[in-house]
Amino acid sequence: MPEGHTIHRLAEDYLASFGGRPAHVTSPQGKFTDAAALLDGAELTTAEAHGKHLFLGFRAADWIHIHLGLFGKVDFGDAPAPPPTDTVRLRLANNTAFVDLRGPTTCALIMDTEKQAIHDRLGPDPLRPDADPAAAYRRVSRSRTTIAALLMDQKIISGVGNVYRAEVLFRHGIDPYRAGKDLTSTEWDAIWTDLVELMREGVRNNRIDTVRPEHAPEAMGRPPRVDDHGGEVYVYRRANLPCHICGGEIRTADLAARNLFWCPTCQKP
DNA sequence: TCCTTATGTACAA
DNA sequence: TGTACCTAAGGAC
Repeated sequence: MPEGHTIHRLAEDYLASFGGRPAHVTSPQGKFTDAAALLDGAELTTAEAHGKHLFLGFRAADWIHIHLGLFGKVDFGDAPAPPPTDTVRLRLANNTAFVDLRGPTTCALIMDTEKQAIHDRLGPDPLRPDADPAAAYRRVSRSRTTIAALLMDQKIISGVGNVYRAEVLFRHGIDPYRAGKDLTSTEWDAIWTDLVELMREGVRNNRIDTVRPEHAPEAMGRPPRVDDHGGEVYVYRRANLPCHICGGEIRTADLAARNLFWCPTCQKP
């Protein structure tokens, strides 16, 4: 259940457990069997993320392209690997560790040119050093689409998902329904800078926390959040609960088939 | 045991 | 805009 921070963390974790050593590659589920056989015994040489896309590099120009979609999950464990369940699309195993991939939208063997085509259609990723926030702002500032929809558009900015979208708009007091063209470059720069910090922390902690220290549960005298998502947030999945800052009710609505959450008081039009 | 839900995307109409 | 796809957990019954 991934936004960009999850994928960048996975790239680090795959490399830490499997980098520089031959991997036993299998597809117990059977949907990746032929490619797994081609890669079996090869060395994982690099791992890289762009937005929500993960690339595992083998040999010179072979890549496993993984996209988790909404349901995909990756589980690491210590060797010896237990018998895989029948939903394991991809398993890597060596003498010390194994990792199972389940339920991805994409798991495909690709070459350099196909990988490049994916990079080319993705917008700048706040977690990548090569990212150019100005390129994203050029598109945002010309669009009549809402900023809430633009932040989810991977061609414009990659890696942001439904949680970071809701939270970063709250943190900057921006109404999610404002048109992109009405955002100033100052506002965009602030959003971008904030996303870089929030998502880096997300990679470190492997979860999304967005609540500033002064609004944290301890500081406000309220209990920590109990939610399977885990992190401390202002608005995501807090519909009808009181806003941590103004006490008003958090609202929710459908926007492009996703749940949007915001505080109408703190995020004025 | 069934139903709903979820941090996503692609494609058809 | 609607629908299909991939999986697992939690809640309702």
